[in-house]
Amino acid sequence: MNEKYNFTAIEKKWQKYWDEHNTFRVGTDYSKPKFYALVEFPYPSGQGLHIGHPRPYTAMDIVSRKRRLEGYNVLFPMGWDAFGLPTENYAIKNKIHPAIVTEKNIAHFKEQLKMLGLSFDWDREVNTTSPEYYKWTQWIFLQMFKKGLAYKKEMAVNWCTSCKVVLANEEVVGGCCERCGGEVIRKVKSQWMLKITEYAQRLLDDLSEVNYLDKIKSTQTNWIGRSTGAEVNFESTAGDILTVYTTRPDTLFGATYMVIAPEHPYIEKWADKLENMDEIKAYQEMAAKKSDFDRTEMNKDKTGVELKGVKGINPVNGREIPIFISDYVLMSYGTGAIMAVPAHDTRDYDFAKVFGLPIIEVVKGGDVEKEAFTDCATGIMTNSGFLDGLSVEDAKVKIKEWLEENGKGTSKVNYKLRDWVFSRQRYWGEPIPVVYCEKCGYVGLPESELPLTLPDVDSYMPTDNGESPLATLDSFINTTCPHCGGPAKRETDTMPQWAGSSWYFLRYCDPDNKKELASKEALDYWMPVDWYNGGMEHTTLHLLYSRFWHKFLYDIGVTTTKEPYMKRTSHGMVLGEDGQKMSKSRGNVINPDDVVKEYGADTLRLYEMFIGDFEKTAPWSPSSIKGCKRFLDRVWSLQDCIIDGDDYRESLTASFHKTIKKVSEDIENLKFNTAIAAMMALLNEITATGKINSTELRTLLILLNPFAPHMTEEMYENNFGGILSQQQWVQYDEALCVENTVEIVAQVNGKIKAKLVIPVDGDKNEILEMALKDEKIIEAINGKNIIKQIYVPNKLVNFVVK
RNA sequence: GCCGCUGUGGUGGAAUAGGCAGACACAAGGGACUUAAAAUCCCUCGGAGUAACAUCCGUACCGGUUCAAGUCCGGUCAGCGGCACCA
Repeated sequence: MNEKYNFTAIEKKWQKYWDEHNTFRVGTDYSKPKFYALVEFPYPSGQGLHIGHPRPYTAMDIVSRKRRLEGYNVLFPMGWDAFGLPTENYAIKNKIHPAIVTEKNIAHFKEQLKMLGLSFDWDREVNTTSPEYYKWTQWIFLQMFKKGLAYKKEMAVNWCTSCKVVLANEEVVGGCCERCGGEVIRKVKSQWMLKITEYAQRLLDDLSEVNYLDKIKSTQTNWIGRSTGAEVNFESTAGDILTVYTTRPDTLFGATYMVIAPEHPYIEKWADKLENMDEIKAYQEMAAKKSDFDRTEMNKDKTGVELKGVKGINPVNGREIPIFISDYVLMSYGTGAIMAVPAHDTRDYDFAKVFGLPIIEVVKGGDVEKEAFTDCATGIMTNSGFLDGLSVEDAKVKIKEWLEENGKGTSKVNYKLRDWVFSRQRYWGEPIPVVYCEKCGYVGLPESELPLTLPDVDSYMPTDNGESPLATLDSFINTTCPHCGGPAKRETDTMPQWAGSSWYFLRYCDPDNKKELASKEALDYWMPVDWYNGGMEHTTLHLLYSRFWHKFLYDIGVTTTKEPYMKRTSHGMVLGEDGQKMSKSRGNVINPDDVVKEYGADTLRLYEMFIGDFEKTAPWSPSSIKGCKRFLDRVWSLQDCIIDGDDYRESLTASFHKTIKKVSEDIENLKFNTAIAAMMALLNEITATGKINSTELRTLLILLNPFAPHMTEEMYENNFGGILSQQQWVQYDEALCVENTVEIVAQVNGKIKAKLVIPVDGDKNEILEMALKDEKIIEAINGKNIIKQIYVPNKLVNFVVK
């Protein structure tokens, strides 16, 4: 009789063993096939590990452990995305250096992760806040600066009144700060920008070369927001050209007025011709005060002011049409000016109704008396001169030809994607390695001066005027220009949290390299990442930003693959028992430490995988986890039932082969829940016989090892000797997956009447004959005519009778 | 408004490429063991119906294709996620 399953002792023993023997240290044998499994590295918050963290980590740990058993050289690393606001806020509140807070948090996180038995190679740990790491983050920035991809721009930015910090567009949610929920207003500041727009088309095109989930590809596509259309030049009565962007050049004959953004430079240019400048100024001021959120909130009530004194001229018919300013036109997209076709655009329609402007139908098919007709698929052109009678698609082609022949416009592609606002007025981030010299302008630091380390400051608090705390430190600011040697001032803004995570997967390949961000040899061998799993919340920005940086590094010859990740999947969140997001205020938080203490890490791992469809959110259930513990207990007690020898009981060969197949395939398809269910079903079959032999036990242990590594190692050692992590994954034989006989259903008119046990792949006619001898079938047919006989091999027979 | 996804027992969820709906668990109820409890083991467990069978109904709703629909097609409703005055 074996001892009771003492998970606490067993887990401690094996974690110590793996640690001491470096079981999961990545080999440098580059002749072996490689597999690079990546999970998103966490932000080491003060709260410690959340119960949601182990879900993706365990999933990729399972894949990694399986790959190792299959003979791959597996890179499965972990690190810390440690710059960020919560740490800084904690530092401000408690007057402790953020680096110390970070160190403490990392130690806690690491301890918790080790407790879960994850097979990370801890020798390759990276930390975005260590100077050895951010040296290379700064280096990449410098290369972008050299290539003109990093530039400074005066612009209206989103300003969180509570955090006192500039936010990227994407950090503003519903007009509020994504982090603190504070009010966001617009403020003009000079910002570092990264020209991601230059990569828009490639970021879109290369999605066809990677294996991302469709929904992830679609969010990327959505965010890039490519549209095709034309720029059309309208002459104005002021004697110049006003260029608009439109996706519907086919409707040009229906353009009855124009609208420009309130910030459009032509207002200044036309100032002496405009008769109602006071009114215009007032509107501009009002629009400037509104945040982007307010502007979009107002979208039902169109407002605007006509520019009196200047008119536009429609290039196709020479008609003079009025020009308005309105905040429904954005300066940041297209040319900041539009031609308005109220009959075929809902926004223009609404505006035209408010201002009583003419609505001319140019596409037949709708009722423009009632609403704008925007369907391009079915309409036929009308009131459009040489376009009349054409389909919308044909008209688009023809008008573009006309515009180009007559010098009135060109085909044009636009993207919703904007350049990336890259500077933050915060302390706890990578310093931007640039100085400002009165003579030379902005000058990048020489690479020999990297890393530019964060200096100590007295206060980490951002200043009220919106400058970083570094701006108060004269010894940091005042320096000399690397170019001319004259006096210069350092940039005091720091990089956003996205920076360090945009290339961390490269550093894992060669984390201690002092000369390069990673050696060519290591990158060539390990990249691209074979499988990257992370949260849905990072499938737009982090994914886009890191793909952008990677493409840039590809362009300058650092990496040799166009895309960083071959495969990207995502996991669902773990919710509280009540189906709500876990939060302290709701009191539904589950602490992984408590779960490990009560049930053990193997049970926690198993339950996190069994909880439901990996890609969907799932509520934590304190009672369901018991089922997983019971399963492990029962596997443990199999050790008491080992009986070797021939013919000791009916063979379970087919069941074992089927289970090997199922588990092997399900792991590859993120279907961990059904893989576990299959093992549970197999266990039920085994325990029903009360016996197991050594070979079967060994197979089961190997199958279960990626899920419950501690217990299976212990059982392997007890019963077979040696280390399970060094064995080989089990193989199945397709031919042995099938039983000799199979039960099929016999239907009459699609209703099940009987069940038959037949030989697998039996002869069709014999089986039909067999079915026709069945009493229930005879009764159901009851002398009627059989019109049709259907036989689906190993599934069913069906008699259609009349 | 646009794009994408989802809707299955009391619960979490299964169901290859149209072929036995509810695998595997949880909860619940009953029983065994126990002085008792915990643990463990056995039985029942979609609804109606029956002493038990039989039989009928059942995968959000309405309709269609098919010998056969949770699965395919058309429409409706509900929920989730993303984007949102992007011309």
